[in-house]
Amino acid sequence: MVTLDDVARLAGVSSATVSRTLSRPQMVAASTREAVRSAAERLGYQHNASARALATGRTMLIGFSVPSLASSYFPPLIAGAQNRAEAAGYDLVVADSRSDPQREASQLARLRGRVDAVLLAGTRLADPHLAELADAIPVVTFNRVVPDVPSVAIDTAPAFAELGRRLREGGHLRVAYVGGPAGSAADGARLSSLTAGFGQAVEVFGPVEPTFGAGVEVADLLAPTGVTAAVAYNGLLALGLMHGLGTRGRRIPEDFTVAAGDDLIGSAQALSSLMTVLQPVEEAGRDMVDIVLAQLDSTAPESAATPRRTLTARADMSRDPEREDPS
Amino acid sequence: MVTLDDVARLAGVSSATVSRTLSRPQMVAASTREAVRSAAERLGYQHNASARALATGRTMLIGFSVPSLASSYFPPLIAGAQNRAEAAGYDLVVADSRSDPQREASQLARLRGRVDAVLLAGTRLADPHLAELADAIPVVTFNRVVPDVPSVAIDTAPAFAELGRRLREGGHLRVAYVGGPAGSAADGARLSSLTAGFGQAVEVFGPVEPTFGAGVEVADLLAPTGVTAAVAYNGLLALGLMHGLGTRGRRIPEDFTVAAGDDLIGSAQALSSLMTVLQPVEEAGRDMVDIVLAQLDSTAPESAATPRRTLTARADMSRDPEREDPS
DNA sequence: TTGTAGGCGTTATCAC
DNA sequence: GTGATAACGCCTACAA
Repeated sequence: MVTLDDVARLAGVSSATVSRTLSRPQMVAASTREAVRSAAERLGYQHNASARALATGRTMLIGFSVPSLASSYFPPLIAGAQNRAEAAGYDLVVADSRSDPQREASQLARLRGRVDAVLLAGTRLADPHLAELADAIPVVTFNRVVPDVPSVAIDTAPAFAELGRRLREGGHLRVAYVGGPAGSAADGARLSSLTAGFGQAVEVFGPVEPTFGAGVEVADLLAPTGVTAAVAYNGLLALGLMHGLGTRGRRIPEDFTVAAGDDLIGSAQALSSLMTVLQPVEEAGRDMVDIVLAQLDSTAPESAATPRRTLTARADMSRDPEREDPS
Repeated sequence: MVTLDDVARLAGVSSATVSRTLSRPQMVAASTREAVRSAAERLGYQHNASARALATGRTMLIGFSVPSLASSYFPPLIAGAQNRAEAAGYDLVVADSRSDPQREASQLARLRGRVDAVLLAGTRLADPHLAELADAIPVVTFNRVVPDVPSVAIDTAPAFAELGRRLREGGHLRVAYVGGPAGSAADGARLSSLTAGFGQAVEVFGPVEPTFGAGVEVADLLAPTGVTAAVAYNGLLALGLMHGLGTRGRRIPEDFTVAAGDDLIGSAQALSSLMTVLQPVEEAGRDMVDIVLAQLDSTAPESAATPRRTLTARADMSRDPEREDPS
């Protein structure tokens, strides 16, 4: 391994000068700067992150805990975060808890001593534990509000309400909601916004797993009921619904209106026949990083100096499907 | 921050003893072990990863570079790797190159000084650069073979060949292949295996983006041609095909047979009407980590001592759809 | 079994 | 503008 000292020796300067040249070039004479740089180049010098971290107290690492990497929801969130983190010189350490609170806790314990900040999505941590973690290290949560912990949320309420309104205006009298995974907080919120917008009770199917297959199954239950529109928790479910309804002879959107709660598999752009709630997931990931960076870079005496930020992004509706009148 | 010394002072021993207690407990008397442990507990001691890394030369970090986190293909690969890495005490640093060779190169340069090993999927790195990287740090590639660099691959050839054979046996005379992204090596291989299995030329549509929407569009091109079966590069495309064909009045699988090149969105379990190539992606991720771990943990004088391993997993066919005779 | 002491590669605080 | 030098927190011979 090539060290600062090796470069220093070759360049005929001290290691302190090399260090300065590499981190704050303007503090160094132009001539020596060049000498040092070419020496570093020749030796193929790579700085040692651990040593730097030990000396500065900064690992330049941000941890991101998610309940699943298999779901299509979290990868874009991670992508957004990674993108922004990289721009700021940070790298992202991902931990997939596979929805196991036990595992999540131990992953976070490990992360604490390893990273400068932690991003939490879909956490199962109890409020007090979360607050405790946030006390030890900067934390930002996603779609989860805990006192004194900054968070980023995507507010789907307006979009689901609008969805309800449009269905009502489209003349639909009976509308179904196909719910997401059991125990999902987002699920309940979406349903109540939809109901509020629709102006009357919505018929609920589920909870079910938010998969294509589940959508196909639910279609069989739905078809005979007389509802003329269905709002699915997410895009895969909606696609499954469409498929299932299609095999039962219903044409979308002529005979039946389908809407999706997210656009993660690109269903929105693809299908003018599908109404879709657009969630700015990647942007949310970026925002999460922005918030921790603000906390991290704050030179102020920390504590109350840096106001804990909380951001809420707004989900929007895609354009109408070509026809959305009920049959 | 609580350090070893703090714990040592409270426990009335030296920091060396604390260090030993925490890393190799059996080297320490039971009584002192307990004393140290309770002291560490009381203080809430968390070891500092940077300091440990500097002292041991091990960061306990593995880098994983992927071209995209948005695609549904790589997250499961990462999940498998993360899972295995965690079990071995390692954490995973992810880098999304967004298919930009430039960005990938700079990410890898950063990673080099930060992690103990690098996993590469869908890399755009030229062979020589890749070899150079592998020379500096343990590297494992996915679906990419470079001399002297260990790799993991999923061999889809047998499955696609079998697919071709089954279609032939099912009586299909004209079969379509809907190709994946332009320039994909996997794409060409799949087509030729399919063709070989089918025993005669397959009609190619594409290349197209492997999305649901693209599948819908291709369905319009496909429907009038007289082919009775279509094999899609991946699951989303296949779903799009089914949808598009469905809206044009074709029933699957009664009127038309559709097959998918992967099962990443759970299409296989969901749809008995869809033939699906099952790819052990998560297992591949695990294998990649296993290989680097073997290289890392090898106490032998490295170089030729640890044989560079290469694994090839085999993709398999899902069960037949309920009916696969052509109409 | 335990303590002492040196070193891991960088940064940062001083003088010069 | 540059060079010693002391941390940073931990690990690990080596000695006791």
